[in-house]
Amino acid sequence: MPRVSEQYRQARREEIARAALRVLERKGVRDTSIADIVTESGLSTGAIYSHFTNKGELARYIVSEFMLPRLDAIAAGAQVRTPRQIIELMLAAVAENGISPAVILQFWAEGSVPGDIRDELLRTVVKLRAALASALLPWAREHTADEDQAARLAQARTLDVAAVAQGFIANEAIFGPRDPAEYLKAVTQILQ
Amino acid sequence: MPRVSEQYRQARREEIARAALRVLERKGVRDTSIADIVTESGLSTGAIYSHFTNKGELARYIVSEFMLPRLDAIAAGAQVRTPRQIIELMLAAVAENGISPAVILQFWAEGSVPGDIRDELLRTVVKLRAALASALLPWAREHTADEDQAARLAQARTLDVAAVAQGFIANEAIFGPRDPAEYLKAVTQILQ
DNA sequence: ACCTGAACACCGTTCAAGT
DNA sequence: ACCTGAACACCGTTCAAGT
Repeated sequence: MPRVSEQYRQARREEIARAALRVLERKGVRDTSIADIVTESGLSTGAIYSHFTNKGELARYIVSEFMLPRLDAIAAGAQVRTPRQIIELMLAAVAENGISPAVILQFWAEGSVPGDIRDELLRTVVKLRAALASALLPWAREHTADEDQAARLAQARTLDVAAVAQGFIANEAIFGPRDPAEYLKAVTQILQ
Repeated sequence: MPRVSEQYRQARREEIARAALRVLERKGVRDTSIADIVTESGLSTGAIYSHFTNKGELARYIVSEFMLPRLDAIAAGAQVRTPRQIIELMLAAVAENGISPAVILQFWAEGSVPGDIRDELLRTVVKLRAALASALLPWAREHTADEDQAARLAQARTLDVAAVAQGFIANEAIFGPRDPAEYLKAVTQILQ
């Protein structure tokens, strides 16, 4: 039985994860050691291992808690928003969540090889797509005959919204910061 | 002085790199050890270290030799091609070069943190942008007043061509294979 | 010069002992 | 129960010795 409250445990886990994120921003996923996180957090090796079973579980926690941008602005309301407007809101959410494109890209890379991190990333991605699909639904209803078709259209378009956001993040990670509005304008023109 | 020919050394380096790539496709960058490459190549640890100073140099060699898609089809000729057509050719080149989107994404991740791999990736990217810029030039000339403006427009658009290709690759790495034509059509529609 | 493979250093993980 | 930190296992790298 836990001697400390669940709230204490949660706070401790988040404290460790935030220390880890600070190191990740400085050194990258590959070069961040448990020793670095020990130093940054001020705790001991054993303390970290008493809150996360291993480095992978800490990574999964970071994915589940910090890699999904705040989607409140997207999810809220039943107003009709075009896919383009949803993309704009999503890029704004990415910019606001405080994690650099470089670290996001590194977690995608971890998630592109089979394993626990990939499983966690896919779970996170399912949540993201669900949020996007419900945001796209009012628009989809205006372009389809019945509710079933609308749901399918909205779900299909979430992949494309994600692709445009992924292009922006990968582009920023390699080539440096870029204005989201300028990016969208340039990519729209180029695809004509 | 080398006892064997430069040609032999080159062949040996490529042999090692191709063995490494086979392991990378199976296990990913993070989980590929020198021991794996030793087994896959049939050589010894020392043999690999006599051709590459360390794991990082092997990674840099792979980036410089295998990460740039064959751009012959793009570079050849002086015909006018729209950015859209260049993107189509580039996605075809990516599909043909035999390296999975997952492994490409993992090398981008390595290259998004400061270090030797990033330097090598940026050098490769400079070559890619030069090839794209020259391919875009005929089109750019038709949209500008003088040669100087045309060169600047072509160079600027290379970033956008890259972003669309990056979106495709990152999308495939996370969500699975996708038809390039369908992707371009969907993304074009969604951005209207 | 190219290659072998044992030895070394470092990092993730475990675990006996402390509070 | 939570935490400490030394001990262990594994992987990248080195290097003395072989051809």
